[in-house]
Order: sequence, then C-alpha cells, then structure tokens
Amino acid sequence: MARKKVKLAFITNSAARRASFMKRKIGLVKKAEELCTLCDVEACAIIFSSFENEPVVWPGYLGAQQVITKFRRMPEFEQTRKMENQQSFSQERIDKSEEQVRKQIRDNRHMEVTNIMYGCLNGGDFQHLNIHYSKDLCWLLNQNIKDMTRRIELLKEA
Amino acid sequence: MARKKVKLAFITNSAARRASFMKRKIGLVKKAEELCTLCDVEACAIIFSSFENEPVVWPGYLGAQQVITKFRRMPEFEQTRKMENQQSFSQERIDKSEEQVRKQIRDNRHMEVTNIMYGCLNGGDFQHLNIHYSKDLCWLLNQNIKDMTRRIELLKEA
DNA sequence: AACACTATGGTTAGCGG
DNA sequence: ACCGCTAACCATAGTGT
Repeated sequence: MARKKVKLAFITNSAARRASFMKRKIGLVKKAEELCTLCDVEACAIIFSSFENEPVVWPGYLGAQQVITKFRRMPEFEQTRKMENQQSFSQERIDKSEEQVRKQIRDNRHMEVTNIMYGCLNGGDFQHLNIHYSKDLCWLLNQNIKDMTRRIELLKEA
Repeated sequence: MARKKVKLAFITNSAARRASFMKRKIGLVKKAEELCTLCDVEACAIIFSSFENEPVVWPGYLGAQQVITKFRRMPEFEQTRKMENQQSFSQERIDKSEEQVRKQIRDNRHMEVTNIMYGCLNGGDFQHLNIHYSKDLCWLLNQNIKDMTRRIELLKEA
C-alpha cells in the first residue's frame, strides 16, 4: 500500500505475491504476538502457503496443539452457534463500511458545493445550477452566515 | 497508540484492555483475510479470550477444521522440524532488531556530533571535548569539506 | 533471491459524546 | 458499555542494491 492504493485482490505476479506473502506473514504474526502480550489471550494461527513446504505455525507446534485441543473440546452446539456469530460478525463489518460510504458521499457533496460557492464568490455564473445544487448552496450559505454571526457575537463579548 | 507510544506489555486497566482487544481482534482478522485474498493461502486462527465466552474462530468453524486436519496429518517429524524453525524465526527477528539498535546508535552519534559542530561554528568552546568526540568531529568536518568540494566541481562543470 | 529504504496507506489509543 | 473521531504510530508496496 505504498505508491498506489493496492487493490484487494489476488496478486497475479508471482514474485510480487511471494514478496507480499513474506512481509505480511511476519506482520500477521507480530500482530498476534502483540494481542497476546497486551491482552493476555490464548491463540494460535496456522498458515499453509504454496511458498513454503511447511505451514507457519504460531505460536509453535505445542502452543497450537493446546489451543486446538481446547477448541475441539467445545460442544458441537457451541461451535454451530459460533458459526452464526461469525456470519453476523461479517455482516456488522459490511454495515459499518456502507455507513462510511454514505458519510463519504455526504462529505464529497459538501466539498463540491463549497467549491461552487467559492466559484460564485469569484464571479462565476450560478444561473445554470439545478434545483438540488441551488438548495444545497443556499443551505451552505446560511450555515456560513450563522457561523459568522456567532463569531461576531463572541468577539463583541471579548 | 495515539497520544503516547504504547508500551508492549500487559494492559493493567481492564476496560482499556478490553477495548484494545476488541479493536485488535478485528484488525488481526482483517489482516488474515487480506493475506488470503492477496496471496491465496489456506489459514486459520483461533483466539480464546477472557472477554468473550466463545473463541474467535477464523475463517469459521468448518474452515478452521479443514486447516487443522491438514496440520494434524503432517508427520510428527515434520512438526518437530517446524518447531525448530519457529525458534530460528524468532532468533532472526531478534538479530534484526539488534542490528537496528546499532544503526540507531550510530545515527544518534552522528547527530550529536553534528550538533557539536554547529555549536563550534557559532563560537562554542571545543577545547573541553574528549578524544573520542574530537576524532568524530574531525571526521565529520572532513566529510563536509569533501561534500562541498564535490559540489563546487559539479558547479564548475555546469 | 533477500534485504534496506521510504513514501503512503492503514491501524489504533485516547477522547468525547 | 459502545461508537466515531483524529493524531500518532505502524505496516508495507515499490524501488534500488
């Protein structure tokens, strides 16, 4: 994610994919270690890749076995419930993302109308604006006027 | 890690620990998903914490079972070898860190002597400098003179 | 291949609601 | 408790060696 924002999809170039894997593998293990140290959790991770003959096993063979045993001991019904939780977990993340998109659209609109406003202030033509932009522009102007009025009042008090 | 750089140690405050866990859990799963998408690996993660009654199981119960089965099928001797690899993996990271520390010390020294140099240029006293600082300062001055000479030559050519 | 570097994008601690 | 925000840290893609 350096020069360009990287697209979250399979990396076709195999050298790049390998490089990315090597870096991210370390990153992931580091994050897991941090979580353990900071929050005292019991966890394990296993990663099979086509780049290495053996899987990455964190935090090591014995540690992983211990966690797996604990996992296996959970009653089946708990595990099934968990699967459902897993789904709702993903759903929540989707909902969050969608909310963020909506927010972004609002912000973009705001900036767009702000730009139009400055254009008008510099003598631009605003006769051609359609009804939606006109209404937003009006609202924005009113907001700005309110802001300025408030500031003036504050200055008077001081 | 906003206001201060956080120390990598158990978070004593339990509310803060819980908050950190909740955030980092999501972060970890996200990283794992990214690794899968970008590099097409087969992986699983299980996290038992005192904050949740059930473990976080990624990528879900069935997916985890599949990976665990594959892991269990590995011959014992491979698994043992892997344990050793795990150790050397950690050792490598320690070595890297130590090298970085050494580099940092060098850099710090460089900046320190640079500061002294500017002090001298501004009329500071350098009679009291011990032999080590004197030598480093001498070296730094020579470097700077070389740099300047090179730049002068470049300018002449142009 | 395997590293060091660095600009950028991503993560998250601490707040405020 | 949980959510959103933002400054500050952290991870890493791309590059050069």
